[in-house]
Amino acid sequence: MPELPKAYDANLVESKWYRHWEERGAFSARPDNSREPFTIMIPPPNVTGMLHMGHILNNTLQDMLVRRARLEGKVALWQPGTDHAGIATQTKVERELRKENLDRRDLGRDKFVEKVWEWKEKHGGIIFRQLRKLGASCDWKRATFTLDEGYERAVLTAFVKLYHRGYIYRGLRMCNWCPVSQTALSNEEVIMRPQKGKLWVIRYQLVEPDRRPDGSLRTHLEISTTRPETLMGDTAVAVHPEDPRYKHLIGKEIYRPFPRAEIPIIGDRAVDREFGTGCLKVTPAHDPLDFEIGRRHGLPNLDILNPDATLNALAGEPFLGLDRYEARTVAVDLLKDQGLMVKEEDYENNVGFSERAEVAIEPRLTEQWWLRYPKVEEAIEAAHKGFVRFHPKRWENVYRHWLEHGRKNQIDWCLSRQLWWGHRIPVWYRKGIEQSDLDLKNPEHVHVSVDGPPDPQNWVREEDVLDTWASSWLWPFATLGWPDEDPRKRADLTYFYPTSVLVTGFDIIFLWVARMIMAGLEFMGPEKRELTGEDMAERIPFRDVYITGLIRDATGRKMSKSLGNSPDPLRLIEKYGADGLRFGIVNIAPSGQDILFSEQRIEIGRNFCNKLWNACRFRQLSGPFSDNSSLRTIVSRIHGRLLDDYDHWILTRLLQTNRDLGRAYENFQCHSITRLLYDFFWRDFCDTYVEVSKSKMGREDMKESVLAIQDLVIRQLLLMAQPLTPFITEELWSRLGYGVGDSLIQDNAIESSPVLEAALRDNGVILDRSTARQVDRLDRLVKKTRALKADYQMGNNKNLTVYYKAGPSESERIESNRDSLTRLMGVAELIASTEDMELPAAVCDLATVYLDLSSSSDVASERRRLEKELTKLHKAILAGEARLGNQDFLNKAPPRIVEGAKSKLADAAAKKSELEKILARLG
RNA sequence: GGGCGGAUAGCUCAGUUUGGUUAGAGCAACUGGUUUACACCCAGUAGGUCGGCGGUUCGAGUCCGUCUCCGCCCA
Repeated sequence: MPELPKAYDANLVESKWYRHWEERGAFSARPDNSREPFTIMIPPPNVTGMLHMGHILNNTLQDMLVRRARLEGKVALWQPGTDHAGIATQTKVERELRKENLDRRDLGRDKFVEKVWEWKEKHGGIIFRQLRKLGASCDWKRATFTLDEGYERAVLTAFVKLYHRGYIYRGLRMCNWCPVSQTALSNEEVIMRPQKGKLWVIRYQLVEPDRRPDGSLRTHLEISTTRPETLMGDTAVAVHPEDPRYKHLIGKEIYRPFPRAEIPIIGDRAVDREFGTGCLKVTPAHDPLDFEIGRRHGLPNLDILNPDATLNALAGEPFLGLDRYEARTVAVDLLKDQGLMVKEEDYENNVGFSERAEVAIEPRLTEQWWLRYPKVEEAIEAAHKGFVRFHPKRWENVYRHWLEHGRKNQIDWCLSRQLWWGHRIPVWYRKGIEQSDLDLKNPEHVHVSVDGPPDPQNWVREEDVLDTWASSWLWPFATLGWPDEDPRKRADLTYFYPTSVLVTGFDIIFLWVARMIMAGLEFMGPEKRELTGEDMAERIPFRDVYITGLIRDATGRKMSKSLGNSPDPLRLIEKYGADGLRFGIVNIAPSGQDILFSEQRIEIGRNFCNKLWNACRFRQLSGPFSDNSSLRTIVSRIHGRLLDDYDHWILTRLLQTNRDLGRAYENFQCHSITRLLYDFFWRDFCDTYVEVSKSKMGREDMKESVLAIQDLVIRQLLLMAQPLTPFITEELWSRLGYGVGDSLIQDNAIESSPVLEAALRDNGVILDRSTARQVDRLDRLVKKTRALKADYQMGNNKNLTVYYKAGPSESERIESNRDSLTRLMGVAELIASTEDMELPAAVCDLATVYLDLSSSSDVASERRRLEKELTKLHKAILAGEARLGNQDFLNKAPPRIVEGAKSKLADAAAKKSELEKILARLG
């Protein structure tokens, strides 16, 4: 076997193995009823998207879970795919067209869609290549695109079913209109941002002046507004029906300033009396609240805006053709000219923005297709009863609140988008019928089906497409072949559904997670109005939802292209290795909280890999490998009777870590996974056990056992670390001979701790945990001695002699570990002494150690050092005495704790008197 | 206005479920270092009234109440 190079070269190893895995079909998942399935659906990235840091975190976690499942012997499917990202992709292609001075309308629908497909073929799938670099073990042959033929069928089928089940309707409603993309958006795609604006108070003239109680005349009403540019669309002024200032005016008329017209004064409870002057101008076509008021009072909807948010003819001169913000300035000036402006003050309010186009959305009255969400109650219950579990659990509240709020306020989902790139809504209108005369309930007028009407020449298909989320909410089952009845496809769905875990960010709990749950409950079984618990358990799309935080830069800002604070993941992979980046990112990811990213913080991952590499390299240099091909062959080389305390200790720690790691996976405590691995591997194995091995390997009788224990520990370590760092572990697994033939690490089942312990026991190695516990005491002795040396600037001197004074059983313990101790302490000799010695000393529970310095020591500094120690001890003794002197403590605290306190106090007291003796001698 | 988080070493975070040693880690700092792997390393040092106040308890970073500040979500 060629010697391992001195430093680990991740790039070399990683590309080699990924190719090998793919050639072997290592990630393909086939139903096997004798084994448990484990399924993860990737949150589909945009088809033309690029890998960013969020993907790195998210996909590393998914890969970890999937690879761990493989090691646990499950049939693991990680389903990859992309979504068509309607607005984003269409916008990109339109931008390209604009460079050629073309508009999509110039091309026409079919030609344009063709262009987008070309774009998709060219730029799509880059992210798949990037994910491979990260090591993602997706079953690539199953990669799905939301516009694939089969998937499209699923989307249309869902629409048709929901339509016939009465959840979908078309209606003239207030929608969120993006003036740039010129399409409707759902509420979830609108982000509210506080904006610094103005609040204007303006005067509308009453048609008949009003006499106040004091006899004076009121000629105008004062109205507060943040949007004077919409006043041309006003069709009423509203006051609260119980507002004593205004209620007698209800039913009277008032003048809209321009275009000047008489409009009614109405009373409506929706008016907030406290806000501004308590008079509200009502613009039903341009404000959701006003629309509701208008509907209640039968007001006309006066739409003064064009789709691009410029003003139309109904706004009148001088507004025609102006942009909405220009119109605002003009309106304000005009009001001032007419003496109708009372005041103008700074005001901050929340304004909705389109998240894609970075532009303020416009509430706009349009015909859209809407969905009343199905199975809302059940979706709440499914989480409440634990059929779907959120991790961390608190995200369940966020999910529940959204569902409850939506239900209470009857918020429906606007499904239609005025785009060409997407799933065209499967609705046909009979030719020759005016839109206004359409009766949507009449099948003679409207046809809704997946395949369209049998006589297409008599129908016109709906122009709009569906919201992209209206395709991705079917992801967990549409990717598995739903609604295809083909038995082979059904087999996948039956076997892999419900999926196991969903890993995603909290920012799409509403957009995606909640909707997938509702979709699963609605579609994954026969149509049913009410579901039992059993139904829910079968229908939910995933059992666990692991919510990750958002990655921010080191100063807490969101990562964005415009800030340029987002590192290029591929460069990071090149620099730290995919394994290093994976380890690093998981290590800094607290559960469900935002993550402050800096390169420095992920160095630990690269370091971990290099250390792992070198630990294996050291093993290789220490002696030839025997048969490492199975747990049994390794264990058979360990001779139980030759094991010392450190051997028992490292094996005990291995079992403990293995068990804790399993628990961490079960409980989705992802960051404790790196901590457990790091602590065990670096601190326990490398810092202590490998060091100890160096001396033990000099003894021929022990050498075989020590090497075998190293082989055993490394083998288990590779299995434990493999889900997190798949490349380096695969390389080392193969190099150290753990695999048989060309088998992969994933072909082995990771042994549980009881299995490991049984294997050891069967070979005569009975782990003595009490012996292992003694290593903690030895460790304290080692630390004290090292510190003592360092205090005398001898930290790096290995030729010193150290004496120790200890009781009989302690001496025995020390003697039996003498070689290990001298190695760890970094001293030449460790000699027992029955006498107190006139040398620099340190006291700990196992022994007092003395440092043999040829030069005389500095009495003053020795005194300072010991006194510092004494002060600490004194404090501990006072605390201990106070505790044990408290009758209540003795009576009420559990005996275990009391005993612990007693022995601790005794310990401290012994140390103290020893120190005092030494100090007295110093004079 | 409603809801959810967070505040622990200079920085980033564990530890809080189930109260019990002298509260930990990584990074940064400082001292010293080519030893049978690893300077992407080793040894050591320093650094904390666990946000404030009050309560429960023999005992509180941990449980309860309250306040302050920061962040996010929904109106």
